[in-house]
Amino acid sequence: MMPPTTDALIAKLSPRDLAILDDLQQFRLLSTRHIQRLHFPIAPDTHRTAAGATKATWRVLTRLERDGLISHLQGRIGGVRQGSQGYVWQLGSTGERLQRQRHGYKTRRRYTAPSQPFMEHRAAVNDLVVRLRELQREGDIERVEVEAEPQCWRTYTGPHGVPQTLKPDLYAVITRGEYENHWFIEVDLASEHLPQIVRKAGVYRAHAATGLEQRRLGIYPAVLWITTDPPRVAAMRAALRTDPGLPKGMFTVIAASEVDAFLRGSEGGAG
DNA sequence: TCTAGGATGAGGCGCACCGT
DNA sequence: ACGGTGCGCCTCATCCTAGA
Repeated sequence: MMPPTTDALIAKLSPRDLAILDDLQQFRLLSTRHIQRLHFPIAPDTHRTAAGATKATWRVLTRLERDGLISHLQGRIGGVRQGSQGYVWQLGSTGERLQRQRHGYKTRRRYTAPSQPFMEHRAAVNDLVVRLRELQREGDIERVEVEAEPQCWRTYTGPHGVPQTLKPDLYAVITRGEYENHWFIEVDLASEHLPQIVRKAGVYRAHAATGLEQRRLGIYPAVLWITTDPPRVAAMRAALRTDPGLPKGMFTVIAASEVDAFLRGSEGGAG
C-alpha cells in the first residue's frame, strides 16, 4: 500500500526531476557536480554559465531533499583535487518508495551508510557514466546505453554446476558510426592486488566459455579495465600476460586519462 | 507565480611560498 | 626537510531582479 501522498508528489515533479531520481536509483551515489553535468548542461539554450547551472542544480536538489526524495551524505569523497568536496546524493526513503511505485519494483533496497572505499569506487564508476553521456551529447558517441550494478551482473553455471555471478562495474553499449561496441567495464583504483585482477580475468574467461552472452549478442563483449595511471596500466597488462590461459585481445587496460581518446575511437575498440 | 541568472560572500581545500 | 601562512579556486548559500 502506498500512502496517497505519493501520487500527488509524482504529479508535482518535472520530467527532469524524475530523470534525476532514475539516475540516483541506477547509480546510487551521485555528486552535485555529477547531477549538474547530467541534467543541467552548460549550453546556449539551457544554462549559459557554470555558475548558473550549479545554482539551478542546487535549487532542484534542495527542493527534492525538502520533499524527502533524496538525501546527501556527509564526508569527503575521493578524486576532487581542490575546492570543497561537494555533496553526494542518494535516494531518500520517500524517493525510494516513489521509484518503486513508478517502476513497479517489489523489493526494497537497503540503504546503509556506504564505506569510504565503496564511495570512492562508486564515484569513479559514476564519473565514467557521466563522461559517456557527455560524449554522447557532444556528438562524439552516437548512442550509449549503460547498465549499472546489479543489472550488469551475469549469472552462469561454473565448474561442478555451482552458480556463479560475474560482477562488472558497468556494462556499456556504445554506438559510433557503423560500429556497436559492447563492453564489460571494470574501474580499478589500484587498490586490488594484481593476482586478484588475474583471477577476475579468469572469471570473464569462464563466463565467455559458457557462450551465454554470445548466444544473446552474437559476440562476447570486450572487457575494459580503466585504472589510475600508466604505471598501473603497465603492471596490470603484465599481470594479465602471466596467465597463458587468458585469451589475447579479450582484455583492454587503459588509464583514466585516456578514456576520452579511447572512446572517441582514436584507439579503436572491440565489438 | 515560477524559474532562471547576477551578484556576493562564507567556508573548505590544495598549493606555493616563506622562514626556520 | 619541516611547518605555518596566504592565496586562489571551488562549492555552497542567500538575496535580488528579470522574464515567461
